[in-house]
Amino acid sequence: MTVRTRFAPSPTGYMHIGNLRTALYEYLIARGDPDGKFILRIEDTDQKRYVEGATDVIYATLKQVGMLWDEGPDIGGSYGPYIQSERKSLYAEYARKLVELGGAHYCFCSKEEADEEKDEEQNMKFEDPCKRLSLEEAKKRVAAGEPYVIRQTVNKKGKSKYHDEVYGDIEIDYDELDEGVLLKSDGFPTYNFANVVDDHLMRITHVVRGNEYISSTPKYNLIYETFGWTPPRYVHVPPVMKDAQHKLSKRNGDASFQDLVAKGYLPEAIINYIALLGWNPGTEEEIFTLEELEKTFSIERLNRSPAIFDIVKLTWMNGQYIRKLGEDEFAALAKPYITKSLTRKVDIKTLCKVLQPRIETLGAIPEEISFLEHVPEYSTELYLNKKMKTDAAVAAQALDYAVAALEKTTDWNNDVLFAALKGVAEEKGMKNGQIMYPVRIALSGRETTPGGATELAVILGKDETLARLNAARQKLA
RNA sequence: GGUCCCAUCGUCUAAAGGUUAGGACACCACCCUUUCACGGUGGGAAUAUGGGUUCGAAUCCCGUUGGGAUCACCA
Repeated sequence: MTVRTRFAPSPTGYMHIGNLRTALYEYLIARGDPDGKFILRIEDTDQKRYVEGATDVIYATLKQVGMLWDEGPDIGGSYGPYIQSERKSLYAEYARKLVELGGAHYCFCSKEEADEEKDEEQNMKFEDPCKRLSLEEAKKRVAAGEPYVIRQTVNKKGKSKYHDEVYGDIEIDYDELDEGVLLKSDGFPTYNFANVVDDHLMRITHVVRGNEYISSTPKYNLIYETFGWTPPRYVHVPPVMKDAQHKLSKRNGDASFQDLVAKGYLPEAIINYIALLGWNPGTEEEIFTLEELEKTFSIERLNRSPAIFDIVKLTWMNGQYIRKLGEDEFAALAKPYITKSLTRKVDIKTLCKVLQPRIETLGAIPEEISFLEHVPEYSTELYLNKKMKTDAAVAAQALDYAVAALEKTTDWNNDVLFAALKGVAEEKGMKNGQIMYPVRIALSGRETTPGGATELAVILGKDETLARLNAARQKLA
């Protein structure tokens, strides 16, 4: 049987990290089968939560990370429509069928009545009086136009058992199952019903979802059973956490996929990182492209315990991806961040060369290069450095020598400049650092900089370099 | 509260009865070096707890503790 998985988000806003990871696992399971299909289905049965444009975010995100789907609302497929609101009549039809089969019943209680009944005692389940209505009676009231919902009927006793691919065998007492609403009074199905009908109709073989569904899965199995359908394989995955107590969530203001991208994280790095949040390859490798994940992924190596999202490790991994980028690729990605904070014309190529090995996110670039625009206010104490054996006096000397040497230099590139300054040090009997260090401070006003003295000089160009050197010399006078 | 799930360094994890409990991030030190990084080398750091079973337990069983989930006309 060919593997068919589905990613079924509800269009309620942004793409969350946990969601994206679920999508990734669904995608990888499908790609593990040469004929496997990854299906995108939009679960918009709750009109109250519908957010305009949210489906576009879903499409854009999946495309951005390279998780292309084989069937979906935009590209169609043999099992459409792939948007639940367009399948509305289908659910009503199946719900009525389920009633006939005894797996559900009409209920005329208002939401308030049901709530009241339940809250009387903490531990009391909702005992639906409508369950005792005869089908004829119920149909009569429906025909009379009385508002109703269709509720699941759970008559079975004993234990419900099923196998989960991650958690193993799960046993839950039928008494624990609540008789939830399957079809709402507005005619839309709830998730509890729509997911079963759609997964069956769309021939889904593997369902990946959060482990909060573990205890409601028996309800779905009951529906499959009543219809005489075969349930899919269940792959419940543990949540992605913000800390030991809280899930990562939009409500907490936790970063979404697009937030991370906006901060300069690369989609490839994000995917790589979240794949490892709850799954491991069994080897000590941890850098994987999507294609490599497609080859390596296996359900068996999925984890059962929650994983805390660690932005620090993601940041490291992002740095690894940035370093792997080709020169031009990096320049293309970095350029917007450079020009955003810089009006001065600089040598972009050299700048990128010093930037690429030391930044971990593209978003760090503006701060990293802010001194290129203006030398910040700084204390002459900066010239004091024990290891370099420099202080303000040495620096004053060094800057004089450096200006003299650099003024004569016409071929403005790193090798030439480095040789020139090194030559000065030798000639004057000074250590390299005694020249380089003061020059670097004079050019940047900062203790640490991307690139050394001569690299900064190349980036700034001859005029600006000499101007800054002279200004610093003034400051030291 | 009932039910279900989970529990190895601070974090992500490996070890599917026999390992000096391994790796990665982070941290520290050293090396490299025109600063800082990158890179390299090394270091400290964990089996929640109490009982079993077994020649032998991180691993199997039971209890305890801690955490999470669920009990919506949300998904």
